[in-house]
Amino acid sequence: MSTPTEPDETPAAYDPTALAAELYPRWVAEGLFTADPARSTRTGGARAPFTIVIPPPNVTGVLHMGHGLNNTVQDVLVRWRRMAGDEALWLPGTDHAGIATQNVVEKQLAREGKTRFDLGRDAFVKRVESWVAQTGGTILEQLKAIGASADWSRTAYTLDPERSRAVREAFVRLHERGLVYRGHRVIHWCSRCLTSLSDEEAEHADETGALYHVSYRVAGEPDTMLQVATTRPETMLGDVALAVHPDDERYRHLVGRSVVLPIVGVEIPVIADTYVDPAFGTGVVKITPAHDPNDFEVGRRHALPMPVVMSPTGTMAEFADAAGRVPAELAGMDRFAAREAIVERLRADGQLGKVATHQHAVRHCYRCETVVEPRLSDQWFVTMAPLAAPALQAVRDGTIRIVPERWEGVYVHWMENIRDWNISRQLWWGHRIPVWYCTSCSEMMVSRDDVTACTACGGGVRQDEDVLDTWFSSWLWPFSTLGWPDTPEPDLKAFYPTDMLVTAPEILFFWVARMIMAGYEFMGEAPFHTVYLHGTVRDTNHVRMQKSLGNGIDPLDVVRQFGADALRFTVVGGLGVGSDLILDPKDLERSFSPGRNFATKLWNIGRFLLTNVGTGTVTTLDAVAPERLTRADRWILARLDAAIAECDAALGPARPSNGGWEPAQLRQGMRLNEYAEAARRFVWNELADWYIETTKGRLGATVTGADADVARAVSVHVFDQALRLLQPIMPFITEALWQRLPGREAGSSICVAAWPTAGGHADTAGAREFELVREAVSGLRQIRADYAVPPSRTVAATVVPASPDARRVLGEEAALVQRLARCTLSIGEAAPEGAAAHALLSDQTALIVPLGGLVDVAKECAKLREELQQLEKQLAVLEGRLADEKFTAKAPAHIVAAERAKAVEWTGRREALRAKVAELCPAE
RNA sequence: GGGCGAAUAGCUCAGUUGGUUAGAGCGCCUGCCUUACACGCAGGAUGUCGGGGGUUCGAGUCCCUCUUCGCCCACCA
Repeated sequence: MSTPTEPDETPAAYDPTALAAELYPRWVAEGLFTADPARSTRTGGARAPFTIVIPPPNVTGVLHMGHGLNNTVQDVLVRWRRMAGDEALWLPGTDHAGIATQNVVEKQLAREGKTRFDLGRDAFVKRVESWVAQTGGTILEQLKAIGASADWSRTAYTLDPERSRAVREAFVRLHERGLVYRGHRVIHWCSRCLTSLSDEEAEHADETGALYHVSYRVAGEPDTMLQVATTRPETMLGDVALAVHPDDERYRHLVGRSVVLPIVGVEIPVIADTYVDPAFGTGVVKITPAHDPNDFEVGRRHALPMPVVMSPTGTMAEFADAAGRVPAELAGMDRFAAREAIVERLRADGQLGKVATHQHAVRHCYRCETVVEPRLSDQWFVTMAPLAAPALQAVRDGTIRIVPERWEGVYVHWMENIRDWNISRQLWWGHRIPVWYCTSCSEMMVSRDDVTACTACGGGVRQDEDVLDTWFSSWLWPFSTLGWPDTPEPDLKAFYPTDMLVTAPEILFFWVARMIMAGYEFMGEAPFHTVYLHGTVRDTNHVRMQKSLGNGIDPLDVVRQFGADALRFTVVGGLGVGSDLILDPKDLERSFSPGRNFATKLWNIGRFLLTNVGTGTVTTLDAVAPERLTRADRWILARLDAAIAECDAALGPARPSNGGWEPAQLRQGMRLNEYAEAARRFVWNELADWYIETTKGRLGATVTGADADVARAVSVHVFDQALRLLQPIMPFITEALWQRLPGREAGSSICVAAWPTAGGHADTAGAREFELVREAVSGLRQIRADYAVPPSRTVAATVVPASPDARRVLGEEAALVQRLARCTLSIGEAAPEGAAAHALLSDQTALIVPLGGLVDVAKECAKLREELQQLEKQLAVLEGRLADEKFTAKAPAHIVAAERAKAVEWTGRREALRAKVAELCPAE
């Protein structure tokens, strides 16, 4: 960070690893990522706050490509806003991930031949804590390797003391509002994780099962059987009734009678309930209230007993009301083995009817894939409908936008049909539910603070055994991380509401929707105004990348091989809004070549510029008299302004202009791939391919004089701005090069340099004139390539300009054209005798190159004839359209005018082509 | 079962409100180590925009329909 640049600092080979090792610690040490609440406009400061809270990864997790994508997107946005002058805060943290983390430690115990129950609750929790202490936070360190500019001074953890206070506060407040209740319900039970799951955690998967038809004998009528279809015969031990539709004529006479439950031998009633669909199966349903949510409702309506015939581990056993229902030979048998045994028994007893294969959706535990068992259980629930109302409204009225928009419909549908949230988990790892029960009286205490004695009778208390769903801490994340509920909390005032939330669509319901609800419930405001849902990382077979499938890509591998900048550019450049990111785990080189190639290119541009600009003082662009700018200077400055505009348009407004999104703004911005492409195109195809080539005669150690100073000023300015445009995507390489630019103040960093604004240096006339130079050079290069003229040979070319302006410009720029195209150029009035007129430039300036013996007349003629034929065809279409009154009458004037102009141009080109054919080619 | 989305060059994808002769990267072909860059330079080839209808002066873009994928939701035993 010294100035002027020392010669030995001239960058040599591109070594991304070394850059990162040097730069990242410096950024952190200088506090560039640390946000200051005092600077937020909300606390009287001068900067608009811009906040993103990280979707907290599992505390014991390791970085995968999905994280790489997710966090790159967030970092690009935050770095962009930081440069744009916002008080930018990217708040990092981790999630304690109840089931996932507990599972891992239980697996470790299993290898030691133990279960968590062998250790007991306290020892087990300590064990998990120590494992978290060992491995936890690794993932945050890994984020640093990809350049994440998070404010590490604010790192949060869902299970730390601050977040735990927030969790208790939220639970107690909901309880005070009457929105938390304890219910005896059939919930999804994972017999492997030994906990209940929310609806969202029990995922459907289509499976081929069997539909068993079982005959129940009507009591007192040995010959009358009722056939029932079931997919889970083992639950029949818990049957308490058969149900038919009240209007079903087939069975009306049996309602009120009893049937004998096979195997168990008890009599159960036949009841009528509209829940039954007479058209499905036999129209008779067995009712097992303790093991099916629908049956539970039927059981409640009919005041039926609810025997539980399965243990928490999924074996057959007698629980509440179930005495005598599980035969000794089935007791303790696994549910699926019991299914087989029961089917066999029924078959033996002649009570098994047909067995049909059956396609149905079976719910599985989202963590371990185990088939979940509906099971009657006591659980805590949150009443969601009142919370959903404002959250639904917010998306409908544009307070919150979801990008891409199509997810809004999904969100609305879920919110409209929202169900109560089962928040208790029968785990040990998590936030213990803040409810205490008196051991002597019936008092129940819900409290923010630990309770040690009964508030009613002074007796002893015991805390509820269950912990809260992990998402119960996650849904508070946007404000719990900012200090809620502790007051006064400057961060909360300065940075809440946050701005954007970047995540994958999979957790729209788990997390995003609930955060919105929590934001309104506890803060009275939406937690963010934009939800950006990016795609999923998949392999070339479009299979989701997963460690367990072996098709994953380790982002750190990519960083090691190609650098973080290459990873980031590839990811951002390849990511359409909402579309998936396809990468080939078997060919990292190819997958990441866009980023790798561009990073190398950028580095080499920097090497060239820095070497040739030299180490002396460079005047600022503002100090250069405009008339001293060459056409190339004017052109690149105009292109720079265009590139800035394109980048800004692609990134879009960072926040709604006033309160909510205007309809027109809803779909603006967040097109990171377009931003990346616009910046790349400018740097590579305009700056490197053209402008730098034009400076080669003007810059360098041996070149001095006023024009060299102009070239240096323009080069440094344009490269500086280009680096700034790319900083959010490629922070390391841009910083390394930017630091070496002449004139840098000590201690400055591109991370906090001003985001480019159009400089007003655009001179459209001069820029347009430079296009003539580009056309001439391109035309000449084409001729050279077509005739395979060796690079060593200088071609003699004649241009025939069509206008005085073109004549003037080409005359003045002849030296440049000659150098770029390796030719000697003369400007003529007409084609010289015997020349092969080859290229026709768009302004009808003809480019004529006498190639001597090199021209293959037959080949040239064939080519010209084909070109002419093509042009005539297109011209005919165009003329037909222009002759159509409907077109001229109905199409907008500017379209018609453009088409007419085109027709004139094409006609001219056709005439020129015809003339050329006539001149060059023998008659056919 | 309900809903949503996608289908554009060999591959991965752009293509904004319908309007010049549909683009990029990678790959491919030809020629180049032109002293910043072979992870490069110059030039080039490749598309009945999934099929079929329709609306329109004009459709990759809007409507209908079919086909094939993908995703989300769902208590039919």
